[in-house]
Amino acid sequence: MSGDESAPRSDAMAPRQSASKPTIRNVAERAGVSKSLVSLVMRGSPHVSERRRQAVLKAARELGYRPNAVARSLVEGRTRLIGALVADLHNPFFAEFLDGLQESLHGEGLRMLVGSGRWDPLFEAEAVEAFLEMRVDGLVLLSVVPDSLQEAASSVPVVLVGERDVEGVDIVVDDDELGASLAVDHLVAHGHRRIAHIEGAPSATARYRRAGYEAAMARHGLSDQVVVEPGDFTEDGGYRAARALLTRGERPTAIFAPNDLVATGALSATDELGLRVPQDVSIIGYDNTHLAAIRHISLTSVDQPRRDMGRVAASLLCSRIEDPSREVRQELVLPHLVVRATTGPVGG
Amino acid sequence: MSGDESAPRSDAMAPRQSASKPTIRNVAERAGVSKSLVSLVMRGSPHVSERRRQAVLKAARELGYRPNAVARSLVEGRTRLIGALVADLHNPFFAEFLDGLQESLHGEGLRMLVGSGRWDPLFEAEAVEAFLEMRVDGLVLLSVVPDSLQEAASSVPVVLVGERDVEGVDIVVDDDELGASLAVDHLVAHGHRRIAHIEGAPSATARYRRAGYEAAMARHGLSDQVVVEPGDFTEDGGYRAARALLTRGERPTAIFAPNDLVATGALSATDELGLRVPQDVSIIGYDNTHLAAIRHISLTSVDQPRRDMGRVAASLLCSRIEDPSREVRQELVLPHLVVRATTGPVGG
DNA sequence: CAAATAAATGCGACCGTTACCCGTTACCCT
DNA sequence: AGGGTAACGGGTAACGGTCGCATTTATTTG
Repeated sequence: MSGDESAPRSDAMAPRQSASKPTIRNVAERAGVSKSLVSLVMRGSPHVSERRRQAVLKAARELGYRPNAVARSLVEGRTRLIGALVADLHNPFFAEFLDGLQESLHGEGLRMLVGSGRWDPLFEAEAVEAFLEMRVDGLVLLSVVPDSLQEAASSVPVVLVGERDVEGVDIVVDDDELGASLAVDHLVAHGHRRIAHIEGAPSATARYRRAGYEAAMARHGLSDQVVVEPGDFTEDGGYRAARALLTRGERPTAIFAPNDLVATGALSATDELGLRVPQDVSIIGYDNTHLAAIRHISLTSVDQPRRDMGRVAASLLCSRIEDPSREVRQELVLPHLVVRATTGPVGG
Repeated sequence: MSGDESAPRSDAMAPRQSASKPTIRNVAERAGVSKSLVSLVMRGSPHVSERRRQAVLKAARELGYRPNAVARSLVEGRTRLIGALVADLHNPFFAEFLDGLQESLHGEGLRMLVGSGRWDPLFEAEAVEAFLEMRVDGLVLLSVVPDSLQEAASSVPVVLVGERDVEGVDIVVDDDELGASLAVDHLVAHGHRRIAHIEGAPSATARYRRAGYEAAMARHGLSDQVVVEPGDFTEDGGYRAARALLTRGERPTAIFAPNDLVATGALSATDELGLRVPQDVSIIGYDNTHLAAIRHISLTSVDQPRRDMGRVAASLLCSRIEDPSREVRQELVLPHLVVRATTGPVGG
């Protein structure tokens, strides 16, 4: 008990800074320097003497100072934030893509904000608007083409993922035609001829996968065997479509599904009909999500290099940020086939 | 070069506003009003005449004006942003929780930023730090307890999800003991006695689920039948643990897994050992993720009300934001059982 | 040792908003 | 006619930083 506590000297008079967060000014005051110097130290400038740097760092530590990114963004005119909008967070494909994106952005000193459009165009437009108001430095749109796209693209760099045939923005897509072709080639190599395709919900992706399927069939002289069953991207859709395909005359010996979820639906249909996989019917999915990897499913699937796609999207974005006027690019990434237990020689 | 003044002065001197984004001043100028009025209109103040409001809105539209959230946040001292940090985006449980959270936050005029900790404590701490620098108004930590938690909690409201026994922060958890009990009761009702449990990776969640399992077994007078196999939360872990359980003497007739992924791993093990589900062995998961709902898996599982949890987290956060000093709360949400095809009477 | 040069630091104008205050106008109501 | 009120203009002070430039201090040079 020294007399310390009885002497509320300058402390009591000082502006309360314990309640609200300490600012650069508080740090400067405490370290006995100007706020400019604190700013320099915080940004790691080399033009600061070691003595002052330590003093500033010490003061900052003691005060629990944290630079205010809001204020910094305002004066710098940029936020170092990238908005990523996905149709929904549940799709494992999106999650892995976001991982790749985040990783690459991190290397560039950028941070990623994730928004979910929840398959609702209104919600998507609103999310884009919010990102724009936040003054993100760039936007990555995944399986989402909000009506406000053009407007957004005019005020900030935008990269579109998984869509095509959209003008004026950078795009990164999987080569769906090639992917479909890989699937068909694999099945043909196993002696399959009656290979049916379930088509995904109307979208560029579904269109290109179907086109790739048809082209590959034609290349193998199997154009007359082409069967396309309409469907969507859900498990239930896959179940229904597969049921329809397998209960008609001339049952196909193989089914190429537009994604893994649909393929698992098809798997359920074969279960129910008492058909063995792959002996009676081979099934092949697309995306190679974690679903496909589950042993109990063990689905042969076309893998999209999601992480690569994330990386490519990041690099497109960065290059456009530094040169907003460069011509638009469309980057195609290459899929490959992952063979598991749902495909095999025809007849087992 | 004295001819300078002959240059097209007014143009060259005028501030460029076509290049950079229009500000509130430009709008005011164009609408022929003061910037204060524009500010009022933008914030939807009722003290503005309809005529002026329309004029301002029109000018804003023509200019493509978008309020600058950065500047607004700076002066208001808050961002209306909530940071949500999840261990990884792949876990479907997290995705659904985030949906519920986003929905509720949206109703409060708050926006959600998602960050991924990627199971790396360093990355998690960094993400928290970034959120704090961004001056988020609140933080939701999901299956993540960064070392920096205490520091974070002292500078911003924090809600913890899926963890317990952490002091000084609001918490929302599923009643894991009850969930485990539901699973055991269901199995006992089907005549099972030798019910084994695979334990998840060390965590509060795994601990409570195990405790619930043991308590329920005791309640049914089956304490001597308790078998706990160590494991983790992965599919592979489930596969290995189930294999071990099913190849020992005194094979259990039912397995209670700590989550759905582990349950699917167990399913693979039964496949491989030629055991039928549920005739030879019943399997029950936890979380009721979309995995469980897939027909081909059709897993009986304990459902956590994820959306409710998101909602509760949002409400905890909001109430703490408006009263930072209120006492901490721990909200328990109630799980329920979803019966599917992997459980049935013992012996078929 | 003074002068020149370089390095370290302080000063103050911004960035785009909000939130005041005060003065002015126009209109409405007894 | 007078007084109250709602709508608006214009000004100014924040908010917490960054950055160019002026100023001080340290170091080298002739």
